[in-house]
Amino acid sequence: MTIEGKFQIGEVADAVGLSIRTIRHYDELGVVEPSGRTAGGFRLYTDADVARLQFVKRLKPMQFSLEEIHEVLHLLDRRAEVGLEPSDIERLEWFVATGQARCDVLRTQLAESERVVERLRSAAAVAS
Amino acid sequence: MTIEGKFQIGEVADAVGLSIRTIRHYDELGVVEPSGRTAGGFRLYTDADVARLQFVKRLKPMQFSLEEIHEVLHLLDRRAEVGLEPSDIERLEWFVATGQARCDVLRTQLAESERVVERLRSAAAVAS
DNA sequence: TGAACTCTAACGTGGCGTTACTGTCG
DNA sequence: ACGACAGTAACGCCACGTTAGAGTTC
Repeated sequence: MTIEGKFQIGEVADAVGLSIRTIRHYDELGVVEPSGRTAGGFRLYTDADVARLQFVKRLKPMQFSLEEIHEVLHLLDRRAEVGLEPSDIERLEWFVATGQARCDVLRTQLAESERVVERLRSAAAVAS
Repeated sequence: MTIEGKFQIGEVADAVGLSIRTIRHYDELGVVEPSGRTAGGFRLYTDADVARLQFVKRLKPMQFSLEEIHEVLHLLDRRAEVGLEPSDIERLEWFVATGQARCDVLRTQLAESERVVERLRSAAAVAS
């Protein structure tokens, strides 16, 4: 890190496991913007920014679009700042329900994938 | 079904759970081609074709590209027809190893997704 | 005959990967 | 000062979604 708990994009990419391009893309869309920049224009990320990126990374496997993920982050921010209105809570509950459904899909896909791998394994084994 | 065990694309789409567009796309790429056509040009799929489509659908969650999936189908076909050469077996083993790794990723993603859903659930609950 | 289904062709989209070239940091 | 790292801009790519308009099937 360069200055007082600020990380530049390469370190963040290694830490979180996202490509530099991806992190820049999230900035362009406003999903996760760096808290600051150096005088020369280098992006500077705080620990909180890194946590946001990690959160985005974990929402991706559930098939949420970046726009939806952006919305979730907004909702959580607003909850901490001014509190949630009924419509916000409804929206959050939609995310919970949808997320649950996507987890079920993931479970099914995992089970099927394991069976497919077994099938491929036996195809490779019997033939040798 | 129209004629003797031949299905047209809409029925296949419903049965397999893929969109008509997706099935046509697989045809365009040569990944799964229909066994026949009507005189007017309608695609006709056999049970074997449907099974191939189902197989493709199950390989997708493992992040294989359509080109790679195409290759797997070719390998399994060749195994049944003329048998596999050593290089084919090596390639199949790569698919097995990679598939295994992708299963591990899926397992991790599932666990993380469940934790994320819990976090969202409590955010929606405490606020209400 | 007509309603439902299918066809091809072609452009649009999301989420980045990949140059290409310039500028910044330690 | 120099090598590693970062910046923007813009085009490329995959796997389809989405019209649009014409033809086919039962």
